[in-house]
Order: sequence, then C-alpha cells, then structure tokens
Amino acid sequence: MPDPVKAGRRRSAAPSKGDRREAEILEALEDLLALKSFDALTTNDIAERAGLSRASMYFYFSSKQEALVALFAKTVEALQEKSRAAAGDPAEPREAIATAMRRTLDRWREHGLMMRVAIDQSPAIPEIGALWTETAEIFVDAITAILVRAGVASHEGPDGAGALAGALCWMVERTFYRASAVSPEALDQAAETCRVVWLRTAGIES
Amino acid sequence: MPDPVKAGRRRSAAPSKGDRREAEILEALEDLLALKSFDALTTNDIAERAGLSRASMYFYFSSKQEALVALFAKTVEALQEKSRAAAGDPAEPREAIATAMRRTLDRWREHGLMMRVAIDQSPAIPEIGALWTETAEIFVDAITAILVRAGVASHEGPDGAGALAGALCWMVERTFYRASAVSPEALDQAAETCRVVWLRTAGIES
DNA sequence: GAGATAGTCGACACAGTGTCGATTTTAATG
DNA sequence: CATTAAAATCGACACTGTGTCGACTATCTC
Repeated sequence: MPDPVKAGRRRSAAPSKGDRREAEILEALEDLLALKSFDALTTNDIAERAGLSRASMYFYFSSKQEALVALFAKTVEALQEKSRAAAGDPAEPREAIATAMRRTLDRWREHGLMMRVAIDQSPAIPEIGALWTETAEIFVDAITAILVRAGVASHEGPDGAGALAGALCWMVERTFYRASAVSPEALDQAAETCRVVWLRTAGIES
Repeated sequence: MPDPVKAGRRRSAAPSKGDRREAEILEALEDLLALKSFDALTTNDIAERAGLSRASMYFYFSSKQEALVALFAKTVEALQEKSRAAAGDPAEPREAIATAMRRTLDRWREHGLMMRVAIDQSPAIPEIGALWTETAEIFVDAITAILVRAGVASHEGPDGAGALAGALCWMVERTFYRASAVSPEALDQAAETCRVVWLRTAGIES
C-alpha cells in the first residue's frame, strides 16, 4: 500500500482507502502529541483517535516509533521544500544571516512541536536522528557558504568555516529548542541572540 | 535508609548494609550504561548485576528512573565540586576562556557517558532536566562574567552578555555532546572550535 | 533474648506490545 | 454485476516489563 512507485506515479493517483487511513493515523498522532508526550502515548490512544483497532494500526505501521518516523519525514520534506524554494541567496553576508535567521524562526513557529518531539526522540529512534542530522547538514552548508563569503578562512580543521558553521548550527538548534518550550517571544529573542553571535563569528561588527 | 538527615550526620557514619546496597545498585547501573542504552535496561538487569532480587531494588529506588536521578546527582555534585575548587579566576578574558574550555573538556572526557545519558533522558525525567539546567546556569553565569570583563554590554535583552552567554553555553553542550559520541579527538576539535566562537563573540580577535 | 527496624523475595496484578488467523471489505476483471 | 484476489479489519493470545503486597529473615538496641 505505501509507495505506489512514487517516481512516475500515475496522475490523480486514486487515494485508496489505505492511503487515507495512513494519513488519518499520522494526523491522529500529530493531534495527540499536542496533548501528551510521545512516551506517554500508547498504540491504543493513537488507534482509538484514528478510529480503528489497535491491531489494524499494525497493518500500516509496525510500531508507534515508525509512525513517528513517517510523520517526521513528512515535516522534514516540508522544511526542505521551503528551503529549496528560497534558495539562491543574493550574497551580502549581513543580509544573508538576517534572512536565514528569519526563515529559521518561521520554521520553529510553524513546526516547533514536531521538531521538539523529533529532537527528544532522536537518541532513541536512529532513523529520526539521521533525518535530523541530515537536515542540520543542509543548514551547516548554508552557514558555511555565508561565513566564507564574509571572509572566514574555509580550510578544514577546528577553526575553519565548516567547523564554525557546525557549532553555530547546533547553537541555533539548542537555543531555539529551549526557547520554543517557553514562549513565542522567547523565540524572537533567541533569533536575535543567535544572529549577533553569527555576525561576530563571521567577523562583521554588529 | 536514604537520607539519614544528611545535614549534621554523625561522624564516621557507619555505612550500614543498606548504604552499601544502594551504592552497589548505582554502580551496577553505571556499569550497565556502558553496555546498553538506558531505555533498553530493565530493572531486572540492574538488580541481577547488583546481586539482589528485582523486588528488593524497589526498597531502595522506586524506579530505574529514580536510580538514574540519584546516580546523576552524584555526578553533578562531583562536577560542581571541581568547579568550586577551581573558582576565583584571575581575570584576563582570553586566558579565562581557554581555561574554561580546558575544564569543560576534562569534564566531558571523564563523565561523558553519564552526561550523554542524562541529556538523553532530560526530556523524559524532569528531575534530570532540572539538574542539568541548573548546572548549565552556573556555567552561563561564568561565561557572562567573562564576556562582561571583555567589554560586552551587560544589559538585559537578546544582545546583552547574559543572553549571549546562554547561547554559547548551549552551543558548547550540543557540540561536545555530539563530539563525545564520535571520538576523543573530535572532543578536542570541538573545544577548539567553541573557543574560537567564544573569542569572537567576546570581541577578542583570535 | 525480646522487641523493633531494616532488608529480602516470591508471587501477583496489571499495562502495553506485537502477532496470528479468521473474517469482511474493496476494487479490478471478464 | 458476479467473481475473485488483494487489501483491510479485528478479537484473542502470548509475552515482556513494571510495581506492589505480604510473609519471611537478618540485624540492631535495649
């Protein structure tokens, strides 16, 4: 049922009952995550909310972990979609940093809950960890490019642009993660703080 | 048995059988954490290793989570012990940063496993999260002091020394966390990278 | 040596997971 | 539209891990 040969799929791909169910389950899961921690959720909770029996759920996902992976994969796809749409930055480091920060802020505002859950489960669910690291890597590359354009030495090693970008990326991750658990305003502040550190690291006087 | 009125305890506090048992359990837990993830551990594993029945374990800790809290609390105490011992920095920002970084590196080298486990469990076990945040706050205060001495404006708000120190602190946490899962050398590199970002954020040309 | 207190453990009840096989529903085909 | 293979559903079961209870033993204290 999943994956009707996605590449080159027929047009108007008749969403079979199974497809709908699958979506319903993920929807149920997402809804419930707003109410309970993932750990506290049971397969029963999810099945009940999605309107089928627990056993039937296993027809679609072989565990709640796998369901979460599927749900998170969808979110990541959405994130990367937007990244691609907004690609091709017009250089100027200071502006590029401000833009990147604004976009990051948007992502967290829209998908904060999902990202928080995924990050929490990253150590326990390798697939989620991988997905998240992969997403981070795209971000690291983007920051690296900005740093280089701002004049930071691009060599390998602990003080090269790549390593610095890595540290900055994970600074943003943690800072936003914590702020998003506090309030939307905290998120704004987090963005501003991170922007300043970026600028200074890039060697641009703020 | 736990907590025989710690403040003002009798001298040479006879380590009753219970005290020994408690220590044995924590030791067993720590040993096992080197082999298996905390989630994968069962109360049985721990009890077996500690040489008593599962039911007896519950006499000392009401869950494996609580045992982990106790174990982590011990580690945190050790960390703060050393922090206090090395307190009273002799100013000079550049040197202070290098020293702080070196100390952080030592902590991770010695207690990396425990810190990683605690961080992983922070979202799930509030007591651990609180303990970790508390530890971080001590660190944030130290960085704030260094930044101020280096000339960073100390006002509140997203670009004040406090906020910047917070971002830097969590940058270090994440960067070391990830590096410590890779190799000791990665940890060295992490330290160097973080040092550079600190210096630039403090406005000191490296 | 008579309590009391600390420690131990087998046995139980319970909650959640994942699977199996029997059954019904759906959709494609002549 | 009748047939039939595949898709989907679910009750029931076996299993694993948790936490508790009550009866028992060891250890201390006077």
